[in-house]
Amino acid sequence: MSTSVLRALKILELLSGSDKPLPLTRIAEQLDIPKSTAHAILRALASREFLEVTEHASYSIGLRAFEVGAAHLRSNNAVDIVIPQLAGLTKELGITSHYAVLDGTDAVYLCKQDPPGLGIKLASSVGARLPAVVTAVGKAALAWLPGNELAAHLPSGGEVGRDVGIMAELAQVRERGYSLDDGETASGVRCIAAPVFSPSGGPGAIGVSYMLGSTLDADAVAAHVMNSASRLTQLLGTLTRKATA
Amino acid sequence: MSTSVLRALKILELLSGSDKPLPLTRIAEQLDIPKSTAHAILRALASREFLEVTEHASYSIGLRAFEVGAAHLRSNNAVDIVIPQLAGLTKELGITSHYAVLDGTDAVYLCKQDPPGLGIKLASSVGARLPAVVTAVGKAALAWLPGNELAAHLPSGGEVGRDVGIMAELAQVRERGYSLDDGETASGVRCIAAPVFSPSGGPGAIGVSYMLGSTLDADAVAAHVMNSASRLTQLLGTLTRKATA
DNA sequence: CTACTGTTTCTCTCATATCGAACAGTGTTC
DNA sequence: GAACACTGTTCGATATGAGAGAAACAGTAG
Repeated sequence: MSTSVLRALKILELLSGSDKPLPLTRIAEQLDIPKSTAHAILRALASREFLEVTEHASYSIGLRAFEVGAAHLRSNNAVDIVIPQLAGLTKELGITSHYAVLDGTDAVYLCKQDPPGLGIKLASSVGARLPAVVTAVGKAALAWLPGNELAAHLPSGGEVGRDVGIMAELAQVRERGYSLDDGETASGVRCIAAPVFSPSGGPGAIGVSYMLGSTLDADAVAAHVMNSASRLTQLLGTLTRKATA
Repeated sequence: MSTSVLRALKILELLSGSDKPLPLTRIAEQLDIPKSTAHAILRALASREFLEVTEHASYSIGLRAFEVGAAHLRSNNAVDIVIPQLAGLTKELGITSHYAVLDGTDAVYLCKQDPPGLGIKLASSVGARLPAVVTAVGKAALAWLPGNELAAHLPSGGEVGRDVGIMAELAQVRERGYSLDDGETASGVRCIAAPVFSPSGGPGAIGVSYMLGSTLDADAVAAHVMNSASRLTQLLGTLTRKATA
């Protein structure tokens, strides 16, 4: 059913995961699509500017795809509330903050706020997808999930062996109120996150990142993050109460 | 050729332009697609999370579409250079700055920087598409286009009558080095923009926005913007020189 | 309860997208 | 400089997916 549409989407996903533009042949072999079929789909995608054709007939994600994707943030009414909160966190602490939601076993970063000081910004993490269990925001979102939903968001799918360590860590996160990531994702950078409960959207979390060896006190930072997260949950609650009223 | 793929893309475009989620019937009639076919395509899009299904079986842009769209910024190496420059502008002037590129007759906003002070952020303009001739960034990008390319980026497509006023304004923009928008797009807000020339990417511009009636002097602001824009052009030049070397 | 709007699922027919193979550019290698 | 390997493109025959209508189903309003 609807194979060509699914193939077009797979092409978009493949190209979004690749940091370099890919030529037709590479795309066709990666996805097991005959070259001629891939060619037709690529032409359709490029004609609508969902793909861009680079100098050497390679394809990368186009402007229209960006435009369409940006509409997701607009439709997600939560983000409008989240951004000011992140800005507040970043201003108070002087470090980068971000907001992510859970999608299957991954955490997807929706938005972030950088401190004004930094000369060179890191590669923008917005739109990044990482396994939830290796990120602070992911663990924060996982920790407060009801037990019956949790399995669906763990990579092992409920296997006992691998999950034991994770379950223990999530229990610890629940106990102290925030999650920690000491260089698991990017070595040398610590992330601290706390959960955000949105009645309408899925489970999510906000977090901050800073270099290990900074003078910042982890407990103090965590207090700020937890404070912001709980206020955010509160705001999101009133938001939906208005929408449903 | 490839109708179902094109239809899927049109559905995405339609939903990205709508601020509310749309039900199947509305989508089908808007795009002249038989309901049963639309249903199949929507299922395919939703199964890959390019669309989200809301409470009342309505569809809106999904998380995966956002993720894919964000990849466009990552592939656009210009943005990494632009963001710090915008941050500098916003810090110096204390007002919102943004970067947009020309796409056909429209200007599409790629990124922006908000000043830290503002309590409530305006609806994020990132991903917005506006007619180039009614925006400061659009006019700045248009003004320095070679004559033979300009027609393709004007809505009237080269008709003399309507273009006369625009051509005069673009000449004025070229003369003083920056473009101005006094409430044309949003009443009460002035935008000032200057062109950015990227050897690899298309024509673009950076600009700033602030409320009319502010104490800021337009000439002083324009000087900052033009300064940033020319430095940006310089940086982008060295960037591609490295890439091709 | 009934009428109505909208969604979902069938079915069947016919158009059409898919596929493999052959063609045509481009740069590389010996 | 010629043959080669690598691309992207084109072109028909076939199978697959799209089109159209009807009908079952759910929710809402009269």
